[in-house]
Amino acid sequence: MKDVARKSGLSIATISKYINGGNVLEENRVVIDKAIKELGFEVNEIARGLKTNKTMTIGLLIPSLENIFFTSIVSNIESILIKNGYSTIICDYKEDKSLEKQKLDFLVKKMVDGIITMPMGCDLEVINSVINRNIPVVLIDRALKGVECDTVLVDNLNASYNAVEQLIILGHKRIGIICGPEDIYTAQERLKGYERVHEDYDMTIESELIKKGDYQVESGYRLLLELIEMEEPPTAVLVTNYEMTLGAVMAINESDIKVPDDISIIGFDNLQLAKVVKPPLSIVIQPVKQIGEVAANMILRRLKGDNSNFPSMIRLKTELMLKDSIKKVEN
Amino acid sequence: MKDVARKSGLSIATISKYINGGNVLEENRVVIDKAIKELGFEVNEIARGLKTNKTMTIGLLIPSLENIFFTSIVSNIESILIKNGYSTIICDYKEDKSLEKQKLDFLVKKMVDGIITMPMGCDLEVINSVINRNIPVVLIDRALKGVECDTVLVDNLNASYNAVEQLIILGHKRIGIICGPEDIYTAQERLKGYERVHEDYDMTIESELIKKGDYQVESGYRLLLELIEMEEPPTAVLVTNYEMTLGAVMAINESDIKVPDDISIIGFDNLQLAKVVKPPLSIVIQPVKQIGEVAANMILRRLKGDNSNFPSMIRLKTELMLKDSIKKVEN
DNA sequence: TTGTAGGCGTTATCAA
DNA sequence: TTGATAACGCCTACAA
Repeated sequence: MKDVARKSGLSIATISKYINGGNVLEENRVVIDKAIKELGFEVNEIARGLKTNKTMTIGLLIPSLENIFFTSIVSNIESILIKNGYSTIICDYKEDKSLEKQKLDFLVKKMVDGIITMPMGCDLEVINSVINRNIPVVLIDRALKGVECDTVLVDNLNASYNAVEQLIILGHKRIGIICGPEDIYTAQERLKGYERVHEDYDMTIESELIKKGDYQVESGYRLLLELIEMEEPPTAVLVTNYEMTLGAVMAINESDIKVPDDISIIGFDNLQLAKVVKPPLSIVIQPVKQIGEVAANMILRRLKGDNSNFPSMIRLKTELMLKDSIKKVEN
Repeated sequence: MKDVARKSGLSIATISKYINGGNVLEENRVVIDKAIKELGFEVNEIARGLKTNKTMTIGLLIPSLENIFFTSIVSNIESILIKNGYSTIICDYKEDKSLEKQKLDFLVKKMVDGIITMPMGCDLEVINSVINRNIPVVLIDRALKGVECDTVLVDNLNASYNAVEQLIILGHKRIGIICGPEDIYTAQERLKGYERVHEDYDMTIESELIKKGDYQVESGYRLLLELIEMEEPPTAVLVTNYEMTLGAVMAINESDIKVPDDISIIGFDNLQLAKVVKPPLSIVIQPVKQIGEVAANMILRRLKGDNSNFPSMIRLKTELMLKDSIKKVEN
């Protein structure tokens, strides 16, 4: 900038002002533009950050970088933020609570202007300490009780409710579910949906039809086998995330069981998977793109100082795509 | 820091020196430590960066955040770098060459201390301009001719060579391959391995057995179907990345074809997938973890000013895991 | 060992 | 509209 000032015969202050959208005489504008171009000048964001106390950087924290559902969301968020001049520091905490805390501290230390995170749980203190520093935080996918901040969720409860309801409508009486870990928010909600629809239709829940997995491929595989090997196996199953759906499909493929004749199945998340499987898989589709959009725009709003209806909790609807993997039950 | 100075009755310079490992009197050390602790002082990396011209940030650029192979590598790199005090700015370019250039510029503008990238190709200029600014660059997964910089590769050629060789040893004469896009470095190499082993074993290559996919699930699915629907189908197939392997497995599952009786198959990349499939899938395993480690350590070395054997090209070996998905051909 | 002073590249205030 | 000047928080000669 000093060079630009010298070359254009103006002061540093004037250059700075012009760069930040201030007015200069038309003739000066021309000179400055010329100098900037010839010198290839670009503002030093570091120095600017020192002065403005803004880094134009948003921290993104997810449970794992090795899960496509998470990284897809991150990808969308990043696209939007970068268009608005923000860069991102993306971290994962490898599904480890203590690492989650560390990474959060790390982001704070990096002076990020805001944080979007998928929390694993419990540690309200850490998140609250971030919020108390006046750093805008947006929670996605998982809510946290006892924390006052904006949250973008998927309506997990109704997602599984609707899926199971469809099965019920088709006449299924014994419906299995492969759940995620009990301490994960989304897993709790999805199970709740399963339970509630049973209540609403006045059906008793057989606890042996509820299988608790860990959101990983193997558990989907193993638990689906467990279900079909039961004395009285379910006639339909809901698998509640992508990885486990993948495992479940594999399990079915290698058994003698036919979908949907022997068992109806509804999976989760991955449209691509659903298309490649035969028969095409019915799935619950989460609005991955929308989650990212809403979260990114939310934090952009807060960053601009717009604190209207804070804290806001947005619940996005899932879509239920029904294909040939489910079928009416024959009596 | 000013506060720490005041509280401890010493000068800012002394505090700074102490923080950066300088010597102070034992009694002062105690006072300073106490002040730091009580004030919860942490150095402002931004301000420090302004002075030192270092941001302690490494840029990571990958083709897509929605591909688990890429993000796994990134995850490993990030773990190592963060342990060494570096943070990362992770970007993807959504497999788009013009975006790749933009993101690279973006990282430079963010004053990253170094860049690790998986280049898509062609644009030597951009990368060279980065290198010319004396920013250490490490290329991973894909090499770039005409660029002088450290590169961490997988020995793709021998990966497919060895896989196909095993099939040949088992007596297969007609071996199909499902390749990736022609303009992707790894795809070229993997095809070369296929071709070379044919030459070495004096086998002619039937061009109709070479299917060009796009590294996406659908193409694996479609092309495998094409292969088995040929008049004279291959007795074995090599599928050259994870996504396409997934597709291929799905295709096989829904056809009447039995593995390995009707066709032998070797896939790529995903150990988990291989385990879940029945019969267990033979696969080429890329050293995902190692790639990240080597790349991270490489750039850390350069960052320390160690320029020994620059530019170095490291080629990591893949592992061939043979399972029941391949079988001796019966004559 | 400690402190003074200048500077890193910006922005912001206040006169001119 | 422009410019001199101080300040952001830190580092680094150099002097004490």
